[in-house]
Amino acid sequence: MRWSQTFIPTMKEVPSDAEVPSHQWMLRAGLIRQLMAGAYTYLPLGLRALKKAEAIVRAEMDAAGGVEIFMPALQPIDLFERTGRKEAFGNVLIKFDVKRGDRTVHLALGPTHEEVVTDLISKHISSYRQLPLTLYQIQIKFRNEERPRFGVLRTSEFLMKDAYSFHANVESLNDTYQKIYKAYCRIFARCGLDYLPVEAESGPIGGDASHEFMIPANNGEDQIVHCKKTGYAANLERAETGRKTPSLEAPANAAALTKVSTPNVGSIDAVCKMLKCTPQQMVKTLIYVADEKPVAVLIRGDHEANENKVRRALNAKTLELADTGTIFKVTGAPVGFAGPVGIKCPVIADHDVPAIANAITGANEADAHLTGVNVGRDYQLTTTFDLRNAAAGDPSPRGEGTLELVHGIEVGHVFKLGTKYSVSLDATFDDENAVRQPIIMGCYGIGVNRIIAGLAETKNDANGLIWPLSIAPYSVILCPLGVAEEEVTKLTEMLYAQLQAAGVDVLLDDRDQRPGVKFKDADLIGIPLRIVIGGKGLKDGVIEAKWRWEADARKLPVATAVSAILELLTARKAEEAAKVQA
RNA sequence: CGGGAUGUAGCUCAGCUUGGCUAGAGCGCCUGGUUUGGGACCAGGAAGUCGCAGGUUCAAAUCCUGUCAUCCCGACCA
Repeated sequence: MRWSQTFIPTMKEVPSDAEVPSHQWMLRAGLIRQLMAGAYTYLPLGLRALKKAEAIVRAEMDAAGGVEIFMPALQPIDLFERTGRKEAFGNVLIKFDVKRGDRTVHLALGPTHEEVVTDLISKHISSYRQLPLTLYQIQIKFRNEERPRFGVLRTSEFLMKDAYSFHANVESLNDTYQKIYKAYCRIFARCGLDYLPVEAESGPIGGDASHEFMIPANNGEDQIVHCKKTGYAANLERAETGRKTPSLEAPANAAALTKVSTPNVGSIDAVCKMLKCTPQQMVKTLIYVADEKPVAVLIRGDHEANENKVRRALNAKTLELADTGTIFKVTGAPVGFAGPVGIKCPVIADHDVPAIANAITGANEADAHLTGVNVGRDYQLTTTFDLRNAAAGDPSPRGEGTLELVHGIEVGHVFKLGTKYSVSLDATFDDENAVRQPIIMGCYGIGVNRIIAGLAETKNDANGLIWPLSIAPYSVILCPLGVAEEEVTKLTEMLYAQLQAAGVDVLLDDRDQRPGVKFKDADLIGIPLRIVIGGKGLKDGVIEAKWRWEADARKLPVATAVSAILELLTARKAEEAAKVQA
């Protein structure tokens, strides 16, 4: 492609409403333009990169046994009512009515396709002999994001590869899950991403295992807990800590239990201010209702309760914060004055709570707190649990090493769904004994736009983007210096034709621009291999080849330039491929 | 949905506090010339409903009210 004949609007300055690097670079390099919040046009360079990512995803999904289909973005709302997800999605689901004759049809734009694919399968799979089956598609998804942000990292419509697997038994599901997990590793490695698979919370939709594929990046929306020593990685909701139950005896030098008046001071911050203490000295007493029974959960004042952990510790199906009536019933006080001493419900505590000597808690009495509260004397615990979000510095659950917190961009998710959708949409099969069973499902998503944005976010330098060869919109950029000189033009055209004939994606910067402009733009758009054809080199019979990530160019004799360029590309491809595990 | 910020030329921004000439600059763009190995220089030129609507005023980019849009923090995110 000739630069003058395509559309690459590069920008010298940073657009004022782009904050994160990926957004800034993608705009400046002419990959995308914004239409409105959360909706972007892909320009030629951006689209080419996106298509390359899409091709890698497709190739690896095919290799993993997936079969590609294409489902409608337009979906009947009825399907979401049957699975209860009209409610669950709420405002995120884009719904609208259309008139057809005298009828009104209720539609939604697909935020994902579990319903559609399960409906499809329910009509055509009836025997275990037809299973397993893995279907996938690459489709635009629509979600009414409450707050689109970070350029193309969080948008209201996005390109997603979503796959769904169908099984007669859990072993088969596990087998496919592993295959796709490995395919994902290959996909992200081939795309040149530094990725991290992390254990993820399977959430209330059911299922027993889930991994997210994250790109560590400062601007990532997700928090990942990672232990470099043991390799443990999990998202914040899921991450366990290696903390253990401490001594549950009162310390020897325990201070006296004292009631202090704290009128209208119900929050941790306010109490700290009034009593001149730190949140670390306080015990937060949260009243939950677990399976309809009240329970008090003790957490150190500066920590956050993790409701999934609380629910698991209690072995409860449902868990929600108690209403004020329940709180008054068990504490005898309004919200903000609960404490473990004398409370009228079961109490569970996080590991860090008993270690607080002379703690400060609510007094279970309006406008009063207790100081000098100590476990074993003022309240009793038989054990403690991991009930809070992991924090940097916690011991790893794998027995050695220390946890650190990093931010990440979620690019992929694999998930064992179980039978949630097959049950609600009646997708069943006959097993070997002619017994009807719900089909067991898995689902697997990849945000294709996020592959591109993730690369833009993490692979750049002060001058612009640095694409891996596998995703780069063009592999080679030809920069003739002095397009008016016949010798330069002739050689350039020859290289252009021969490289194209050899199947190389070549961009020819045929603009009549000064060298500085061409170099700056070439760096900005991040094409891996830059070939400079200029009078300086031609005098010595050479052209110059420079990788985007290298400082210095190598000289190639004109006579063998084409084969030398092809060799460079081949060698680089092999280098990139070596990073992908078989 | 709560909190904060911004809207002036294609891009980045000044002007607004304290209303007052024809609304400015840099980059980009067009014309001509000189240049040509890391975003050149000279001369000339085109380009703006000052987000939109209403109000105050002799007079509004500037003050007031409303509204729309975008960005950031938080809540939310199968």
